[in-house]
Amino acid sequence: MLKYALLGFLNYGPMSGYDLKQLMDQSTANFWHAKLSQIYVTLKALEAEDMITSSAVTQESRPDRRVYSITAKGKADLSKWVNTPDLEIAQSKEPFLLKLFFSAQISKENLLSQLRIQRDLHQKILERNKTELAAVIAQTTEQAPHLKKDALLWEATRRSGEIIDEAIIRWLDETIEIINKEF
Amino acid sequence: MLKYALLGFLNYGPMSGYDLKQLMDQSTANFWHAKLSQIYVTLKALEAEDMITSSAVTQESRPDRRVYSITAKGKADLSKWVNTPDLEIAQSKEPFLLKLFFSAQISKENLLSQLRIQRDLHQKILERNKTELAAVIAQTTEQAPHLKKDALLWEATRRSGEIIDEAIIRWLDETIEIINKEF
DNA sequence: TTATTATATATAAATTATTATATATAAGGA
DNA sequence: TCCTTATATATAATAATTTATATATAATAA
Repeated sequence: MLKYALLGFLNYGPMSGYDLKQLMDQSTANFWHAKLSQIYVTLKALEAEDMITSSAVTQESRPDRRVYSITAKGKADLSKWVNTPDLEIAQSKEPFLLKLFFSAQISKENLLSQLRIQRDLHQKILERNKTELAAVIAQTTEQAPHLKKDALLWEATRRSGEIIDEAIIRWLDETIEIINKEF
Repeated sequence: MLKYALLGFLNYGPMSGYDLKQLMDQSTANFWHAKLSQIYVTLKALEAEDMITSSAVTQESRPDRRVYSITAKGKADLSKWVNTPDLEIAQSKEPFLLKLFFSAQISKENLLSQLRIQRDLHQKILERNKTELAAVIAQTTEQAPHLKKDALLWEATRRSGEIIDEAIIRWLDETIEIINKEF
């Protein structure tokens, strides 16, 4: 699925592997992410499949860049992917819930401490979502009015993160209360 | 992290690779899962590390089973893991949100259709959570009163799924409305 | 001044995960 | 009766991901 993420971003305009990583980290990190090494490998594979092309760009005081552009074939593949509904929810992994599941043996104090740590971490994610991410979307909307529809969907994904993190925090508050009473 | 999932389950009692897969599918699938092939490979590695032991059990009318048991070393490792807080939220991947992010180019009809499909899928997951999973936890609690604390935590993880799926459905409803109005 | 981070590329090795394949008996459904 | 699923084990091949490593210049912070 990383190929579609890269095609999706390259559909906005040409950019380097390094650019793609930065952009991914600023926009989709909460629901899609990749390491640089994987990005470079996937870009190579996409080029081999003629989904993208690339050219080296000399830079004066920085290392040279390789800038990638999507091809018509790439656009077609991307279009096919976004038009095709997913008919199953992909299973995800939540390390904290797994740990919680097996935590009957730890002390009440430690358990409460870990729940509070999780709450703080989610609170921070929620703050960043509401400030930094919202600002990025607003700023991009301002600078690129032709991406109004895109911005609507970007905002929808940001909002998803907001609603889910708020739900997680509510759940953590509820769980802390139950553990305090009954554990 | 699969090793800890397996150690966690084996801490409840001896079981086979096949048993572990069944139990994982019935209890933690919403936040932790693994394929049989990975389970067998990881059991082998755990045995090599003396975290578990195993013995073959002949069966009359079924293939023989290999039953695994946790060792004292395995219990110590598990204990260390559950007692150690996670200080970062692991990044997850949500294929649907990635697709939504890049869906400005599809038709309003298709987009609404995909949002409704997602809603239906989450509704089904929520129903199963509230019925089948809740029943499994209730039944296990009945049969094993000594696992009362465990059941409290299992119920907390189930509740987490409930709260998050309800939040996702709310978000989908909100997003369908916004797309209807503004897309 | 030195260490760290940013800007850049990229591969290799290791780890985790999935799919495919293999073997084998029993039970259930069409 | 035959096909599929359940019950069982397990490995091989492939794919995805992470960590490590390498090279190199510029900017920033201590």
